[in-house]
Amino acid sequence: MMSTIGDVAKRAGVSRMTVSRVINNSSYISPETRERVLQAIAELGYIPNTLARSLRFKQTKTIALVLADITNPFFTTITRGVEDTASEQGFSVMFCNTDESQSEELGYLNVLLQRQVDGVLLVPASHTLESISFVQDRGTPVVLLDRHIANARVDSVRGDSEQGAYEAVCYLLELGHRRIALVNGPPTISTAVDRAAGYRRALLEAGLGGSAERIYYGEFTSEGGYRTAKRALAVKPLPTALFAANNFIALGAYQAIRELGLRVPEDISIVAFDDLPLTMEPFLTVVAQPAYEIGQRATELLLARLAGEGPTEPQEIVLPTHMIIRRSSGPPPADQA
Amino acid sequence: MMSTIGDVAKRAGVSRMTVSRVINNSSYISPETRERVLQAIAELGYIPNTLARSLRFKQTKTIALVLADITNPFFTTITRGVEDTASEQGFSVMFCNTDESQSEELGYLNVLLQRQVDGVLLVPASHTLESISFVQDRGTPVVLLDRHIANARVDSVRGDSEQGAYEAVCYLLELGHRRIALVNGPPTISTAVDRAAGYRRALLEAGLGGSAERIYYGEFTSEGGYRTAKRALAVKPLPTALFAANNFIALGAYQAIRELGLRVPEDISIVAFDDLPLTMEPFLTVVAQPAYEIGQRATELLLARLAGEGPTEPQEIVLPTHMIIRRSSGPPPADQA
DNA sequence: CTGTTAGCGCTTTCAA
DNA sequence: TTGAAAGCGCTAACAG
Repeated sequence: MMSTIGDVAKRAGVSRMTVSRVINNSSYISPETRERVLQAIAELGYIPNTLARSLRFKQTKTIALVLADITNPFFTTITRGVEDTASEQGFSVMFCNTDESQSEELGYLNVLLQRQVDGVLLVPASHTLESISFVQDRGTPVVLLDRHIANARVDSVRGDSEQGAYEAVCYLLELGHRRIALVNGPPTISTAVDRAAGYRRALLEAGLGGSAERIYYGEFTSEGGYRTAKRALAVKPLPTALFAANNFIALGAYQAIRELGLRVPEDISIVAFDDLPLTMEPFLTVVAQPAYEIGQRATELLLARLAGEGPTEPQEIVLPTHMIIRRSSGPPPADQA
Repeated sequence: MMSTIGDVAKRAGVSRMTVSRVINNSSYISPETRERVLQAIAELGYIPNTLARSLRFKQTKTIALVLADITNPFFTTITRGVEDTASEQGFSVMFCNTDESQSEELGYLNVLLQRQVDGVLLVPASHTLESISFVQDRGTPVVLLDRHIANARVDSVRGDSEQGAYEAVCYLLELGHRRIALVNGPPTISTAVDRAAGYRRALLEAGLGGSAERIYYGEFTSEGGYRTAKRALAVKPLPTALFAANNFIALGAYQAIRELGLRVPEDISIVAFDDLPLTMEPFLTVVAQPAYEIGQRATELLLARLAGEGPTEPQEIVLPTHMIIRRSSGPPPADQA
């Protein structure tokens, strides 16, 4: 089926090297010879085996994208940014879903290194150094996406969670809210930590001390958001606004609110991190991150590393977020303000 | 950095073959020798290079997923089904976005074959045989997803577009609609053709002749849906219902409707193919396809082919759809029934 | 301008 | 139980 360079050489009556040179334009070849080789290639439908090439060059022109769940539109969009950028430069992308499991993550990284990927884009499932070291120790460059890890000497690209959260909470404060609950992800993930920090800063600046803090940690999933919001909504007096630490949490939190018979935004406002695109009547007020650009920039950085370019020091790229105010937020109920 | 089997052999004081045998458990090795080898592997952090292995076995344990746009939640979910199924069986997945361009598609397939992927999952951008033949002629199995191609000897897995469309239109007819416009994708894609066929069958069964047909072809995108819906809405008397041939078209169509100052569903109903998940208040009535399962079944079929299992004849798997009735549809305006 | 040799990392013979 | 030789498909380096 798949013919080799030897088949082409035989058919064209030349050596394999000559065929190689024609394919790669790596040296002058007489027009007639080249013609015969091209002819043979066409007749056989020959396609070079880049595996063999990779074995020599120790370069597979393949990168890996390891993330939590490609089903989350935030990651989907990142993924698209990654693939577009990579393919522009002749790189292919392999992807894996860890579902936030560190052991899944390590398993995948192991397979990916066996496959000799040139570099890894990683949305780390935990704040430990283990996964990163595993890859870096074997000489493969890593760029972290969305999340960063303290003390790791590693490139990273993410949205500004702290500032984004700060702005969202300031917005709610300006609307008159004073009881704002943060329905958060797990404290082991930097985005959750950073968003909590931004939330805290906004409260403090507004003169609301630590006693006003209502932070609930949970999972970055819809089910997690539902459960965590339930906890937040079990405290009296009720919060007048929920700040959901990501889009999936917002989905679950909304459900929890509706089950209590409360209306959004009349009884309670919701603001979330990450957009929820693709809806007919956009409803959720969000802190949108430049997801596509995060994927793009991270890939550019990784490919630059592979090319030996860029500064030696690890880069930390933090992109600005922007708020989109929609109908899920408004002033608190009159009797609560 | 990356140590080789030779490094391990040297460190353990054995031959490379012995190391190979330890790694693959392919023959008896004395306990002491095995122990020393394992020790050396651990000390070096050795990871086998599967590229070299692939070169011999002509098996990369990698499959490719070539689709239109991973950003569409329908494809995202398929993608997730593919990856879960593939990784369960030790396969990795490469993915590529064609944006419905046949030339992009061919370019990607070429790269993928060069990379020696074992099989290809393809959402074909066109109804021609070119792409499929290109891959099959080189001995690489292909499974079509979502779309099928006439006269192609190839496996395929998809949702039942004809029946799904039939049911959606029957539902609208039962509500009392008589002027139903199909805002379709391009006539070169089987899903658009099949959905038109189901639409037609429902109208005919209801005793509405060909004169009742309002089929508008366009693109499977939001912008395309917008433009095509504009055309559908330029015809008087106005349709009382739009049947959008996919979720993105529905998004654009909805915008077109709102721009005319019409309300959904009071003035005009919308029903669409493919769900639009991840919304707080689901609104759109849809014909939902089992996207995850399409990815799963297609991958299972492909991997079975790779294992030399299954019937010789090409399989055509058609999965049932199911309607989800929500708020975007209702009876036609009283004066129009 | 073209061919020969050697080797990338691994494993399948065949020997010892 | 272990090792040596050969080769998967390709190309750099060195002839000629």
